[in-house]
Amino acid sequence: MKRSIVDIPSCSECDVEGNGILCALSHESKDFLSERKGDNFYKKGQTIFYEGNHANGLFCIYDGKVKLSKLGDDGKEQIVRFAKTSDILGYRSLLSDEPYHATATAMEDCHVCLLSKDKFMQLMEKDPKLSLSVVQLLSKDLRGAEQLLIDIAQKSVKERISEALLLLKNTFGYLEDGKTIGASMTRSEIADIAGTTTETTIRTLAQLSKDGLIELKGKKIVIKDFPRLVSEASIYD
Amino acid sequence: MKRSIVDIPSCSECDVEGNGILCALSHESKDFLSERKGDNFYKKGQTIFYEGNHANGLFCIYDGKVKLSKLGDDGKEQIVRFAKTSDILGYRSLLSDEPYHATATAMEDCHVCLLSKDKFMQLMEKDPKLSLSVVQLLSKDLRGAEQLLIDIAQKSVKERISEALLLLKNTFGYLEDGKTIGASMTRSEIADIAGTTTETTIRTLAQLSKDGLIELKGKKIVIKDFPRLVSEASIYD
DNA sequence: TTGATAGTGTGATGTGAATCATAGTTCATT
DNA sequence: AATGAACTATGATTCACATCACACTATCAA
Repeated sequence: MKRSIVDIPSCSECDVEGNGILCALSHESKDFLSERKGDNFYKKGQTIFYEGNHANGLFCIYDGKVKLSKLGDDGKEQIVRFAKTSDILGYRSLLSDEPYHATATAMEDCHVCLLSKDKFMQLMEKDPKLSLSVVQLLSKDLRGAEQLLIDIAQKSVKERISEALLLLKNTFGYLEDGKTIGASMTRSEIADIAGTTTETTIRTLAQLSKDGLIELKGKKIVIKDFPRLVSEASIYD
Repeated sequence: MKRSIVDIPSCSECDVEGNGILCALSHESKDFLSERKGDNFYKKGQTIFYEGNHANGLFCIYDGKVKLSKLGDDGKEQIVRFAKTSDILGYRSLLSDEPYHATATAMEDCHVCLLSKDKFMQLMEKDPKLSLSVVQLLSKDLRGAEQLLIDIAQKSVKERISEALLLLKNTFGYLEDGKTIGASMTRSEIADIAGTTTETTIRTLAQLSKDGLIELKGKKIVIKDFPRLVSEASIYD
């Protein structure tokens, strides 16, 4: 396993493009937070933390894509959220002093900073800007979870898979060509977003491809007809 | 429509049994918050606020039970959460300055206090105890939503309905007899929790009743065999 | 008290998607 | 370049649950 060499700066010098909640902090707050900051490299597929384990730090993604998933009682995986550059992970568990709610897995090679729990908690008290951001972030995540809940409860597999593709596009954007979804996922992972099986996902993607809404280039998925994909997903808001 | 007469005190004198996040505030904070407090009466079935509408105050339930639901694209209702005495409603929308995420409906006659948005927001900045409580509340709600998501995505209807009954019991407790679920819901509402249809809910409840796990007395549901109901719901945590 | 409305209950029928089975293909690692 | 593992693909079969259709019952307002 080759570790790619990247120089990760302190938060106050962090130059990533992204609008995570730490980015908007004052210079002083960033300096305070990044004292004794650690950083880790995770290879694609590696687990950053496991659902149920004790939380002891705050993760901030410097580079890479991460999926957050939970295991159902029968062991089937359900993806609940994604995270990318400048997003933070594990803050919920820190704040409520609970074990991690989900498992975080690197979808591609990742560099992740590890920030001190104590510093973060102190900053939460000192910097009202941060605590408000955290509240709004939680609120946004909750909204997303509730939306996903309704979708899975009420929509057909075809609608859910269309929506999963749109979710991927919204989260990770397009590649340089402006039409290929900027994240590669296996059919099985897409199934774990949409709450269906791998076989059904394969068939449904093939159908969407035959209908000309998307194009499948191996793991790369090209959105050929965005408006029709949106209407296929029955998104009206 | 007869309005039941209840004398609702200011927050600092509020004597409801319950452990909502406002209950733990200091006397001063409560006094501050309840200045120019309003209160409303909602008859069973009435809507307290609608999903999508602008938020302009914080609701705190003095008395009664409330369901929070969202509408799917096809108009089908999905219940996402419940609230009862001392719980607060609408805080998310205040904090992120967004429209209400869900519709709140009185499940029985309710008295609800209406607190000032400005006071609440000011208190959020002044009282770290409150902001931490809010964060933890959001975190708990998010956890609940994610759990419900997995359940609906992966469990059978029978498991989901069993779990819906347990959710009702956990939220509202038992009546005086110690075994009847302390909230009355129509079969259709139970279906809206479990993400299924009314007919299937009726059949499944009849099945659970025949198996001796529950007893149906009209809208009242008696839990006769709690352990087996838990195992039917496949809850292992 | 009555009529209307909302809720409960049951059978018959259809179907979307899971499951099972099997094979080809791509990918990573030595 | 080779070998095993992970992923993609496709057909056949099954089944849980939705849908439709109808009847009965409780509730509530006039």
